[in-house]
Amino acid sequence: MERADAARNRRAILRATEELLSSHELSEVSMDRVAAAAGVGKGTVFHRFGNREGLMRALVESRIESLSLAVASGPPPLGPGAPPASRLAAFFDAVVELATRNVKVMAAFEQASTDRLNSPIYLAWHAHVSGLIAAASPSLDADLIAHLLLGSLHSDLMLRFLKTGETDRLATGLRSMVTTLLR
Amino acid sequence: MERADAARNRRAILRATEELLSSHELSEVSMDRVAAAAGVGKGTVFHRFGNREGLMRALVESRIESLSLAVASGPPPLGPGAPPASRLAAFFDAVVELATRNVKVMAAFEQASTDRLNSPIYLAWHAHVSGLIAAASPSLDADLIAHLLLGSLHSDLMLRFLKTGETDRLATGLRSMVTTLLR
DNA sequence: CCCTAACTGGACCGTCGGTCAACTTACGAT
DNA sequence: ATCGTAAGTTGACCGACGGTCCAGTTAGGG
Repeated sequence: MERADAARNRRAILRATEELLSSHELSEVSMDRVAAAAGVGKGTVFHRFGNREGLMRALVESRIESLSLAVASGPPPLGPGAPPASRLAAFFDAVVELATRNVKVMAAFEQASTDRLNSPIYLAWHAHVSGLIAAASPSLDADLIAHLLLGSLHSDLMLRFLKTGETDRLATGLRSMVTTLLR
Repeated sequence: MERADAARNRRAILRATEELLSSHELSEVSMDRVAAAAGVGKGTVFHRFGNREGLMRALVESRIESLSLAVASGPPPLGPGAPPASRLAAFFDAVVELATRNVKVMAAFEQASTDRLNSPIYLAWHAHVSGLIAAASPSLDADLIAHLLLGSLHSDLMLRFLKTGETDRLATGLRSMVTTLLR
């Protein structure tokens, strides 16, 4: 079990990291600064999260939790029940929306990650997308296409379109790409 | 003008970097090690290439030179003359082939790059792809789709398929994706 | 109340990319 | 041939980074 003070520090660290990421350049958010901003020692941060990647992963996981739930057991078209093609379109809409609202966090995780492609989050998303593609049009190389589509969600592209305020252009473009591929 | 000894060192540094990248993990190829392997002082490396990004960019540029030429003035379908859709397919084939043969170099450049999307190489490729898409099917958002397609070329995906020896699966999948989108 | 396992903090470590001032050298002008 | 100088070279040095470690503190079940 995690002690009460430990849990309190965990929350403080996550909150401080979010705050720093939203108000500073990514390169300025070092582990030292996170610790200082959270009001704890540096050792505590590493004791809780292992390393930079662990901290950023925990942050991302806290941000995508509701999406994971909605996909696994929420109402259609995001959740089970709708036809695969609709679920896929809804999923990409949701991911783009979520990613644009949390670009800095996603970027921080990407940068700190040693192998993105094996992170639990990427694995889950890929399994979901790949499964839906296979169900929608079995003749396609679902596994590969899932990778290619997810490649479009890299944080630098997100940042680009976020800065110019064209995030819905990205969303509709990706959506139409998905539906075209499945037809 | 660049002095003769300076030119010799430039070549030695590029050659040493290639060699280190091909035989070691990316994280093990530091600027110090590059300098040592090239038999020059660390200061010389920075004097020639400015910083890590400059070194890696120079390396990438030397590797893609022939492709750039072939695209600009070589024979169809890569060069001018063929219909846009064919040129696009040929271009992605060529890029995948080139990228798989130089994954480590591409990865090193990506990692060292501050903003990939504004690097001369990405800009050139995007302009080319975007132009061809616009010519092939004017109703599409060519600029955006070019970004999405180029997003598939990230080095981590390349590495994944290279390690399992399935690079042609990647090539054919990307090719069919491109032709489907243009139809 | 007390024992101990869990937690904490920050000095410390090796390494990194990058700088700089003192020194050396190539080479065109004379 | 010689020489002045612009260009090139070098490695000690710098601040910052991610990560470790252990002596000291504390929560909380028995």
